[in-house]
Amino acid sequence: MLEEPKHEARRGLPDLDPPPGKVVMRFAPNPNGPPTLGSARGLVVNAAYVKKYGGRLILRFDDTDPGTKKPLADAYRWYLEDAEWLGFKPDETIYASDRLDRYYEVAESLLQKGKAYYCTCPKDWFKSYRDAGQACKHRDQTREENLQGWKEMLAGNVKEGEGVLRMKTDMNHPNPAIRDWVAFRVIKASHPRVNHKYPVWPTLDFESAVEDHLLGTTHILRGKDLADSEARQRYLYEDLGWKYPHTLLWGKITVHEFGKFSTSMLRKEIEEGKYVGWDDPRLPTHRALRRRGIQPRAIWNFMVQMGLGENDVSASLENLYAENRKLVDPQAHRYFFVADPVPIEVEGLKAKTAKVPLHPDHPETTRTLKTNGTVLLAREDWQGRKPGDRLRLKNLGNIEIKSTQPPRAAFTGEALDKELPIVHWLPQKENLPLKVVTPTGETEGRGEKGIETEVDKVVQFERYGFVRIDSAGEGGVVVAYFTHE
RNA sequence: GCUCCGGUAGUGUAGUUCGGUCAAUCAUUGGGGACUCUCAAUCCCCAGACACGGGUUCGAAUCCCGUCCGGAGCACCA
Repeated sequence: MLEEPKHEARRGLPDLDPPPGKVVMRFAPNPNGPPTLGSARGLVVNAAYVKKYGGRLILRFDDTDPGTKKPLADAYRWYLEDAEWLGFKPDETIYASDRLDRYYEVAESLLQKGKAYYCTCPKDWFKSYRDAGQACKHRDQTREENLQGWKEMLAGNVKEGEGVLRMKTDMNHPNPAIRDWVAFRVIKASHPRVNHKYPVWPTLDFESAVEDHLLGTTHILRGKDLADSEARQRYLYEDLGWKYPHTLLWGKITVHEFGKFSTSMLRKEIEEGKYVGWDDPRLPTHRALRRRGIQPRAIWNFMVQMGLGENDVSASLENLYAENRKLVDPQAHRYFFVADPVPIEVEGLKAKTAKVPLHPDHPETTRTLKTNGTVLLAREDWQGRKPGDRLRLKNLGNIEIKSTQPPRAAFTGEALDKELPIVHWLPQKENLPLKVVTPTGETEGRGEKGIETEVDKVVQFERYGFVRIDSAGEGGVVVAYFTHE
């Protein structure tokens, strides 16, 4: 008799409720810096739902503030590339900065309906009205006055900070964040895509609200920090008779190893030269992770595992590494890398050829190592040994240490003795200079010949860890980026 | 201060909608063992959690109240 499993644990992401037919979802970053692990969540979760239910997937650049959140020309491309890398294949890519005219139209119809107004209150002043739940004098202006102000804004006659278009919501709303929020403001800074063409830009709440409707978005996935947006935007939807999409929120994600970071902070530090670039292995950017040999599928699995909770999560990269190891271990070729090598003269070790499997699961495919009398051992493996100690040189034979001062040993035979500690090694003659770059520094050493053919592949340095071979050639040095153990 | 969220093992989760089948799932991590010419992988075993207090109930992780803790918003940022 078969035992029924007691619990059927749900796998992956929760079902959408109510169960939709086809969905339309979007990921909407502001390209003001490189995509990071944080963006990956949005990319993956949206893509995963569209994959599950079918429908349309949209990548939308919410690049509506050339002032304080100035978009970075390169970042558009980075998002496009990284989205695809992660498996987010957009059916459509939208640039908010291309669509200002549409937003202006909506603004105008709101103005016509008396649902928005032109306000010239200084922002501190307005804040005190808002906190007190009172309307400022502009709220009751006539339609003509509002339209006139709006026209002045568009004509470029209003200075930054001297006039905005406000949504008319409810000055007594219990949540002050909802009261008469700003829909458009004057920003004269140049925009990387449209330069100085537009003096008036919508706020995220406005732009995003309009786009979600225009694009037919069925489900919005957003961070908890944008939780109030729905309440704000619903006023606009009601004014225009639109139907608000379903929303799902997720909490803040912090990764232990990276701590708190923001795109703008990263961007600043990269520009300051604190990091070598946006793919510096210390950074939480996709490009850095990719360079380190993290597979996109590992990030995908990591994010799906995390689910969609509204509680804040503090994840460990260990979990990402575990996912990546599952992907990489079955196919990564094995090589010997000797960090900080010590040459050991081995008496009685004639010219020998060791055949070593490229992968333990496929012993038929081998690489070869040719020895002369001297082998290289990692300092870590050599240190602390005494004369008389015996070691197994993996896939080659056994040695007995004769002296540590001049490092010397004697070859004692090929027969495998399982009692001996196994170490990896390299022939002194045939090897390559090699450098491993890790998030905490660089390790120099020598690597097996053949590694130079694995550029861009993830390999495992036996008893050391997985690395991605970054480059080979220039200066004869092979550069590897450490992935994880 | 005001308005919202949320708190299940070290970490991430399942279960909470419709209380019992939960002496609480899965993964990761840690410990032990097997296997292995890698400190990888694989296999087996073990460890570890319902924030706290009260209430409702025959019965509460699940419902109610309170407390504590954490987070977010209250920008002419996204």
